[in-house]
Amino acid sequence: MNSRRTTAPAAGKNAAPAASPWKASHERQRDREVKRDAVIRAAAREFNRKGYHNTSLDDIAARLEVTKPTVYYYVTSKEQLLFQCFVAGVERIRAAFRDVRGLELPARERLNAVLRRYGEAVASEFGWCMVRAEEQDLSPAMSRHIKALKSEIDHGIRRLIREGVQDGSIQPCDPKMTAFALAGALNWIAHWYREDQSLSGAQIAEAFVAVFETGLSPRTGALPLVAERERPARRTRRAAGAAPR
Amino acid sequence: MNSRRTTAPAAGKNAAPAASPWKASHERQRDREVKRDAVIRAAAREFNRKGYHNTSLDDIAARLEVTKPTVYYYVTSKEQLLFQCFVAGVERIRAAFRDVRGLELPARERLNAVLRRYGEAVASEFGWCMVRAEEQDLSPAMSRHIKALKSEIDHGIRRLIREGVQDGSIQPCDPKMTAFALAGALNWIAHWYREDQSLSGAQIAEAFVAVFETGLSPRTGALPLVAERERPARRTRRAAGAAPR
DNA sequence: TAGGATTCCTACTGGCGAGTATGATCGAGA
DNA sequence: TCTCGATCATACTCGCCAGTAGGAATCCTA
Repeated sequence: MNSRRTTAPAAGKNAAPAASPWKASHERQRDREVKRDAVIRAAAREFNRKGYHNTSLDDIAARLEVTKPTVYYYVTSKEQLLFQCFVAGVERIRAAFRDVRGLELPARERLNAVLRRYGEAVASEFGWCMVRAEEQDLSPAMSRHIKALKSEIDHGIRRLIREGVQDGSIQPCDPKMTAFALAGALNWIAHWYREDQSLSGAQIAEAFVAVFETGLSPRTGALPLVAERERPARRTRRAAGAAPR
Repeated sequence: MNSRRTTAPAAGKNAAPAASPWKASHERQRDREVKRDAVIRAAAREFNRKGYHNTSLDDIAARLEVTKPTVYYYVTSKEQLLFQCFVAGVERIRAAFRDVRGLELPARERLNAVLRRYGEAVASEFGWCMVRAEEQDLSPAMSRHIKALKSEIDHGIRRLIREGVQDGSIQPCDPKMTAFALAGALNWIAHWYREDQSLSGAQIAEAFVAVFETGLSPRTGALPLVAERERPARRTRRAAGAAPR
């Protein structure tokens, strides 16, 4: 079946001779990281499909067409695998915070930008692992680490809300509860997105931000652009782009 | 340790002779149901603490100070236990829908009443099981059943949103996405409520409904009553008709 | 007090799956 | 050609846990 990797040997990438005896070592290193990433992504997909506890490392290995010890060659344990998936997802959100930091915009717009990226991250292949990495399934050390990362994000959202209330771009509200509501709605995307991929992650995030912004009770002020008085104009139920996997 | 139940023998409970031979049988029946409920509640608490997969039936039995076969005397399997916990939680939400049905109120108020009850249910001891009962962990039959119940609730929310848009009490919006956002925010309560019980379930639900109603962007219209710059001011108005369980 | 039903326990089975011991294979350098 | 490190497979161990077999105690009815 799998007769070793049939990598095209020495693809033309090194124009320079690169006489360094470490070169091969370097390429090996890179190769290893590529494979390690593949392991983590495969794990994320399997966890996403069947859940952490219902996925065995044999499953993940089979998905990669290797055997279990091979997987253990790249990671030390199953829980580390879950942890890495979590980190991969959460890192995108942290990046979103970094990107808006220092931007000269009202806090609400910065918050919206973060929420959009947040929603996209949750709808990504790592979303499930990100929102479902349970402290109960992990060692105390990793559990603490995950909690810290989650808390960082939570407080980042709260801070943006507070700033928005101060600069007047956000309705006065309780930052803590509001942050919980926003994050909860976005996190939950991971639960239904697998079954209903009629929208892209970005589209969902956009729709959610619109809901958050407007609220349920009718706006009395003039809202010329959002105000389709009709029903939502059955916009392309079952929109395109849903890669049917 | 536990030398059988030391029931005071023949406590004076039957003043009337109650000659019916079925009486004892009835009491047995009731007794059994009480115990079965206790098993389900104990399971819910354990699942809540440690997760479904990290909880063994020995754990649940120990919590009840009995042994595993005793638990199996009241339920047929672990997954049935999870299923029952799910049903117990979701039943409260269905009751909320029944209670507001036919009420002469704007749809937004009916929706708010449902959302409040929804939030309380998620913050209850069954909340965790309700939102985390994974199809992946259950047999196809139970999985279908759970999906149907979830779908019923989802469509109930969508319907109220549509009605609200029609009667003008709710801002025009996409019912599907809005319902996802609302349900997601409320479902997520189960994830953080265990660690932060500084508010009651009702208070949380109230705060969330306030967030949903108002939205993030500042209201331009005159809103003299909500504009308290401080926190959302615990108004426990407890919508009408809500039979408090 | 027998006899049946109910309730619960002790002591097991069987399987699944995380993790490992051991060694085969391959590429590269000496 | 020999060695050495990197990579990966075969074939295990070992513990946990869902579920069960069989029986004992207790209560109800007759």
